[in-house]
Amino acid sequence: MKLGQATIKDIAKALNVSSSTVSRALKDYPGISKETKRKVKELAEKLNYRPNAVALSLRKSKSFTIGVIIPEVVHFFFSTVISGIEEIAFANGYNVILCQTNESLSREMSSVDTIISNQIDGLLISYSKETTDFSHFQKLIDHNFPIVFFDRVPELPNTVNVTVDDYSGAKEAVKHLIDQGYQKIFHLAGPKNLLISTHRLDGYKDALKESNREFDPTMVESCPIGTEEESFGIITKVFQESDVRPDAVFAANDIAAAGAMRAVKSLGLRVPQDVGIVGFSNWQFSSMVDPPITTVSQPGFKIGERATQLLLKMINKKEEDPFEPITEILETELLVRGSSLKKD
Amino acid sequence: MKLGQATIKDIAKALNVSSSTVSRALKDYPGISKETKRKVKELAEKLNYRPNAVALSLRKSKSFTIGVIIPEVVHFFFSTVISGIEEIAFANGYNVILCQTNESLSREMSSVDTIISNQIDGLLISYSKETTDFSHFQKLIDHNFPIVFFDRVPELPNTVNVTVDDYSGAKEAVKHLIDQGYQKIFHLAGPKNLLISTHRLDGYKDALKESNREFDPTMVESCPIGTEEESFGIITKVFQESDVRPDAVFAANDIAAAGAMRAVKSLGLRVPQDVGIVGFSNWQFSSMVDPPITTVSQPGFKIGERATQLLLKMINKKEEDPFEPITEILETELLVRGSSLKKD
DNA sequence: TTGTACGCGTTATCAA
DNA sequence: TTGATAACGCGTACAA
Repeated sequence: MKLGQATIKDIAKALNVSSSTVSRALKDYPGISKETKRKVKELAEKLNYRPNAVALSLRKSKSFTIGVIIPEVVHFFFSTVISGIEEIAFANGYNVILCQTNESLSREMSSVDTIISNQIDGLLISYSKETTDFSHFQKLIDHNFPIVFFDRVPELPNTVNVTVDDYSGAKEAVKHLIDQGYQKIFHLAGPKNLLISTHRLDGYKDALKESNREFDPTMVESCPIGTEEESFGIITKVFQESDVRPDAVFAANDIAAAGAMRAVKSLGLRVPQDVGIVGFSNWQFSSMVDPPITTVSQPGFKIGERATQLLLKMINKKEEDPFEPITEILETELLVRGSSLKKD
Repeated sequence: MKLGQATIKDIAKALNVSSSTVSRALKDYPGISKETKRKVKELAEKLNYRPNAVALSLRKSKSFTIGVIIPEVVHFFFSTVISGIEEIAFANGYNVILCQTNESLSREMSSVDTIISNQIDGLLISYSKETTDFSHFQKLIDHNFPIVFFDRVPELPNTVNVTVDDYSGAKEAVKHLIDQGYQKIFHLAGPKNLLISTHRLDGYKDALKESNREFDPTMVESCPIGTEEESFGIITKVFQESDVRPDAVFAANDIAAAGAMRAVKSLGLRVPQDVGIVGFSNWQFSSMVDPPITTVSQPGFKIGERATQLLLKMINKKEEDPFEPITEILETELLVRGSSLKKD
């Protein structure tokens, strides 16, 4: 059942030296005879010796492990972020412990708890849709525990955050719809407690304003659940009941955009001639549907990389170094595709 | 920088008792006075005491952590498996350390190494496309270290595996194409060293045989890379150059199917009227493209769950219990969609 | 009912 | 150049 892994003691015993000598020999400490060093290394090699990381953690109070807490793994954007995290962690000799919360606050709290008692060196987190109270993070922050928020970032002082410029991305997307000649643009918004939803909504509003259009509150509806069916339902209803039917939809994510497209098509309208559609996130499917969906791509991999780099920097900084809260905002990119090209 | 986590010692000192008393009080050992127990628990609560998992690991040689090594995180099927793994692990109080190999053998080997020195209790693995030599796993197997292979499973004795019935899934898919009246079915196969590729190919062959059709070796081509572009290229070439143009494509995965569909369309052929297409895996996008792609769905979540259940069983079995190698094969399901419906 | 001592594997410190 | 010892945090056999 157990791996008969050799320890320093085994080597010491076999060579009739003390374990401290073995330890030093293995780490090329000065003041060890060539001969001893050779013998130790030889035997270590032969026994396939690997230092016990758990003992090291205990000794050094450092585990070379970081925790990642994420709402969902089965999500194109988040899995991309994880990939970026894993790359940087691996390159720096760190392990990654992964927890998914399934958007549940209680699970998020319990994950923080267990992960912390596992002595991780730092934490990367994108909090759940349910999270409105941040005291379980505040404790950590107060203790100067290294923690980086990504994508969904809180409005807390003294935090390190990595996110994308949701505001500009949304604004650019809506301006593009306006440029294409769409008149009445409906916005399928995200959950209200997420800052990213607010930012995208703000971008939508300001794009309208800068084109001298009225903001019409009936042209915005929130999608708290986030399924394709939800947005299908909303859009179907809106398009049937509105006095003035919208001729474009800007959705806060691609799933919602896909639902909107299906709804519009099922009402016998054509995309993009009758209705223009733009999504957010560049999910994999969005380029493969017909017509392909114009979307605002977020650099998920880069977010993961950058967040991890910042976290490692926090972990490895000297105790006395000043702590610098920062919010890094990465650029989005509007990928114009068929679903919004009214003009040719 | 560090979390000022309270330890048993802190509590002991504050209460003027020995740490063993505290330890026992916290764990409701018999033979502790009610009064002491109360005081200890009270203070532990107040100090937000959490046992140090690292110290526990060292003490017990058990970490309540399992390792997961996977080719890629950004992959619908694998991320679904991870999700299933995470659920079962979480429910049983286990942590998950995640490593992705990016389909690289050397990275796979180094991941096994670091993860093992982290004293994980068991390992879940789907090996890389490059892996043809299994000695880095054989070592573990020989030591009776708990390890479960999933999806991509090796032909090794004494292993525990969870996979899907690729053979039957493929056979059913090809039979469906035959039923729909397609005559010449091309097979885009997966990498040759993966058993799943072989099984799917066998299913393809046997479906033909059972319908009394000749197997034509020129009607099979392998996609070692696995990108949409690769299959686009292959199918374009095949459809232009074949003496008798195929009228259906069975692809070993949905990405390849999508590439095939794009290729076929760009040649001016219609799907499904002129060419039928079936994929494998039920990636998220496959239901959202036009026409939606018929595909063989694999129960990714279930695979993750089942593999983890088996692993935990291995981990927690008594030393003397017999070890039972097993290969669990989960059923696939053919999801018939527009891309293969010639008949109405 | 409670305390002492030891060990899990490693390394830092001090002594030889 | 090497060895003995203590410590990281915890659990437990043994002693009191």
